[in-house]
Amino acid sequence: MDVADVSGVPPWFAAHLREEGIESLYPPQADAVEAGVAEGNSLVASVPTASGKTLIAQLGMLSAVERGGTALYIVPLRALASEKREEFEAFEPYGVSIGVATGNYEDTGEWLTGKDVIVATSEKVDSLVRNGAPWVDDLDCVVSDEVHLVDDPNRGPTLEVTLAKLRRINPNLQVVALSATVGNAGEMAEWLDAELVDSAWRPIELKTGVQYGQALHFGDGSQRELRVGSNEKPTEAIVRDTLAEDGSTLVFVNSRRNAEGAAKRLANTSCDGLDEDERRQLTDLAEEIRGVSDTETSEDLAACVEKGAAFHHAGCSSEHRSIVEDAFRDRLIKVVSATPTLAAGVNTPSRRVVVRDWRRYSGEAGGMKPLSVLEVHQMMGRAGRPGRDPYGEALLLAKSHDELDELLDRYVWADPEPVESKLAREPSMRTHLLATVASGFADSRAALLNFLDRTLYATQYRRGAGSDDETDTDGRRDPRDGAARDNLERIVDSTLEYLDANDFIDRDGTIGATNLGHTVSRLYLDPMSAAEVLDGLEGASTPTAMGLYHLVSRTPDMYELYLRSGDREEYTMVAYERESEFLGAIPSEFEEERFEDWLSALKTARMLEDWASELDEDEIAERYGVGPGDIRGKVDTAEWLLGAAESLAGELGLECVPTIREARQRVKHGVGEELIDLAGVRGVGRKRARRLYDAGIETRADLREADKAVVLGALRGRTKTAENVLEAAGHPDSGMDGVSPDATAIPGDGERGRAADGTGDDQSNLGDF
DNA sequence: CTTCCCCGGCTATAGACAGCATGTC
DNA sequence: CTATAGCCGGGGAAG
Repeated sequence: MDVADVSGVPPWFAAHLREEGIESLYPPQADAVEAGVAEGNSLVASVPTASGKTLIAQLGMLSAVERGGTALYIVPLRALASEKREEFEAFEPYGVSIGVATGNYEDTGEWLTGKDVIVATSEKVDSLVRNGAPWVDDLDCVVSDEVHLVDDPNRGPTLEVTLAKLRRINPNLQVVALSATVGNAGEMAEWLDAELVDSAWRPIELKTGVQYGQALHFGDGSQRELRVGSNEKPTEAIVRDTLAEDGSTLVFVNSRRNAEGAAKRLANTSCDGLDEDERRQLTDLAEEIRGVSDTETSEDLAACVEKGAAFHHAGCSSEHRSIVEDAFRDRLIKVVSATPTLAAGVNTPSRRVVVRDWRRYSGEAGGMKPLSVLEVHQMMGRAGRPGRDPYGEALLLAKSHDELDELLDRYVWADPEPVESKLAREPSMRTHLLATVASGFADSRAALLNFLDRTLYATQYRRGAGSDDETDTDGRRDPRDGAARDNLERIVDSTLEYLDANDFIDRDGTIGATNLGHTVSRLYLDPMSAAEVLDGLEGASTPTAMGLYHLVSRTPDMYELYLRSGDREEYTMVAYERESEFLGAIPSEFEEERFEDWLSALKTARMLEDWASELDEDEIAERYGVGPGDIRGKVDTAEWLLGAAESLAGELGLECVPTIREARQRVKHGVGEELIDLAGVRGVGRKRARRLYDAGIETRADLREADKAVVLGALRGRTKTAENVLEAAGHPDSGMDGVSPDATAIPGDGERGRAADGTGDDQSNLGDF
């Protein structure tokens, strides 16, 4: 089908696509048009990665815009939000305005009003619905990207409920759900009252297979030889082999340590074929990586990158990750070993993909658990760069003949599992029932159950226990589906009980949220977190920072640090030493599990305390065995939760509000109490604030009236920086012409860390990304 | 006596959204 | 219930 033959989309669209080199639609795209995406019909597109899903979404969104409507594009990750924004900004010259909403990224609800296309994470959309953002009532088209993630136990229910709410608010809403190939696309379509495009078609052929010994066994029955040297690991042989064809390799492994280890080893393979120019660029890149952070992780990554390899996992900072992603996409980096971060994240196609580990440790299962077919297919789907490679290759590795057969059966020839709603679980019910009541979607038990009827869970229980003929789509419940529905009702009842007991809802006659409940819902807190915080704050007039850090760290909204061997003893001691600081009782040591959790929270809290005591990033990383990305993540979450705690305390008129605020400021900037004022100045972070303070400039007011020579000295002679800082502080004359640094103000360089090397990056960049 | 290598035993284990109010080098 | 890589220390063989 030719792009010009699509009716409903703006007239410029076909020409625009042609400029991009797109003449005709891919088969699944043509199917989507047949199904009426461009005419406002809802659609579930279950197609492989890189087979043109985005264009299907654009057909829906732009035709909605053409009809004078607005569209919302829901993504699962912040990083994808910016990727999509960049893609859609290509439409701005044609008068289509784009807005983005994620937790950290610009834009208030108001600001988005009037945008034609809005990109947001599912949680942000949920939050905006809860807060009554005006444009939410006025949507014509919603795209849900990676909709198979409704299967995720933590975040899936949010997506499910959010889609249900949006459809309820906008009865004629067009839903375009983009999914990986899953086992039950039809069921998803049934849930969303949508047409279905279910296709395995790919623009680039994907050959999947298993390496065993000296051979690659492909799923189509073909074989190829792979020479594996005697001292060589299979992954190295594959990377070498791919490199010989000038291709890149993406290796998926099951732990961070393995990712780093593999990258280190593979660097010796990847550095072989580098030319002069590449070496130079890689050296620059390595320098850039070292500039991001001063940690061991950062140094290790830089060392790999110099040789054309890299690792990628959540312990890397977001800057590290995007540097690696970009350089890999530009084919400068030849091989990346990654944890699943890269499978679901931004687009990083590769000539070859190796799924090295197909089992992953799981605490709950008590051992190694095989990855799901869907997950492995998602990883393998990264193989083949559109427009670059004739085909992509994805390989699993077998160590025995039996394993070869097993892998072919289990993954290569297998269909992905069906996606299954995880809505009927306590933690998500807690959050979503409160939000549903608080934002007025339901005011009774019956209304809640009625609302939940719009979810995938309802579709599945309705069908699940029912007859197999799948014709029961008229909404009437099959009497035989009792078990699942009873289960749902039971969870709804116990959750309402919980919310009532904690004073978040009122059940006199109708069900409504209390003021407290409204606040909790608005703050986007798990009600259990709110209850924990309120409980801890009660009666604590002047809690210590540690007390507050621990309080928010033991909340279910904080992902705790892992206790390693030896930690148990160490933190048990800390617990007794600082007993008086903790808010609420310390669980008994005999309550194994609770005590363990409490200690993990203590470890997290102590990391936050170290951060807020200006301990260097590299020392924190070493002391807690984490990477810069983890530090950043914990600090971020703590800042959010302390903000929420502050709001809750304010709501109840508690006197500890200023104490919480101070703790939050300290975590936010990573500074001691005395630096909070200075660190609030734009351009001044934890490092500079300390230097200025040591030079005698202790407050923002001091800075405003400071001797320029002293400021320049404290900022180690960086003229431009000093000017910016003075200007931000409101100094009457920030010009540094002719000023020379005051020698007594120059900070002693006796501290640890790399010497100033002229890159000027002496701030721990917390404000980024 | 020192150095190197191999082996057994032990340890540790993926990811990442959100409030609010403005801005890092 | 399940695995595996990296690291450490001990012991044996080689130098």
